[in-house]
Amino acid sequence: MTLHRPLPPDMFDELCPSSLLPFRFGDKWAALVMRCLEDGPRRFSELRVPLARVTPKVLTQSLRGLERGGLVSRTVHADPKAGVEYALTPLGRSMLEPMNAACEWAAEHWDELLDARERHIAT
Amino acid sequence: MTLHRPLPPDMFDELCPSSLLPFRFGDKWAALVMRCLEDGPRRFSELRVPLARVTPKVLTQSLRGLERGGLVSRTVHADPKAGVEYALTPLGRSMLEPMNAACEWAAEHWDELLDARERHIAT
DNA sequence: CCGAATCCATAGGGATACTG
DNA sequence: CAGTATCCCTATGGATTCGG
Repeated sequence: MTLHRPLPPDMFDELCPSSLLPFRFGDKWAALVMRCLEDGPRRFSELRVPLARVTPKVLTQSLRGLERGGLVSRTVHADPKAGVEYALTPLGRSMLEPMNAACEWAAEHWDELLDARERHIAT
Repeated sequence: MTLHRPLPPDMFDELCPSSLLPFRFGDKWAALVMRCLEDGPRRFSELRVPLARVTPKVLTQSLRGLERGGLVSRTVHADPKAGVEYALTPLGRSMLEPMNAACEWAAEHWDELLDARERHIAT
């Protein structure tokens, strides 16, 4: 079998770590975190508000992962009062575009997605 | 903090199972499977060729997951010769669009992604 | 305020071998 | 051909507690 266009370098290749795959943006919360940073830099405690369901440890994990991936930057301010600021990098910001497209797709088909799931639970 | 547009119904809500999130398309191999079905229905053994790294058990798992999600259909033909065919549902097909957009994004920024990762390993 | 350290539970993926 | 059946094992997420 052949695919029209090759995937990134080669998604079928072992070398492609699945964590870099465009549709597996990091961990469980990564996408949500990204969206919370959409409007500008945020401090840790600010992120904890909308992400109340995420424990600090897990949130840190997620942020570290995004940092490693070059999608988020972490800056410790000299003034301790300023805290630590997380922000999207240009790369991270560029990722919002396809991500939001995916979001909109999901929003449009939300009921179909839920239907399909319910139906299979019933069966 | 507020987001301009609400996410799907409400991504921050507990009710939103993360498996339905647009950027976490099912399991590790789901996206690859979808792309393999892009050009038309395929049988199990046909899928195993490009997905040679995936064991049959895991491939089955992935297909079942996609089926539950309403993205892929599974049809057992009366004639045993025809085998079992997997195909994208209209819903599944509609998902290829945002997914491919994400793919293209990844392809464009592939080196940046790798760079960021390497840099952090070095450190 | 921003995490780190520890411990735990589970699920997901994988290897291997076997069946209708 | 199209899966099952086991068994294992690590990674991830989560609760809780502690530190700079």
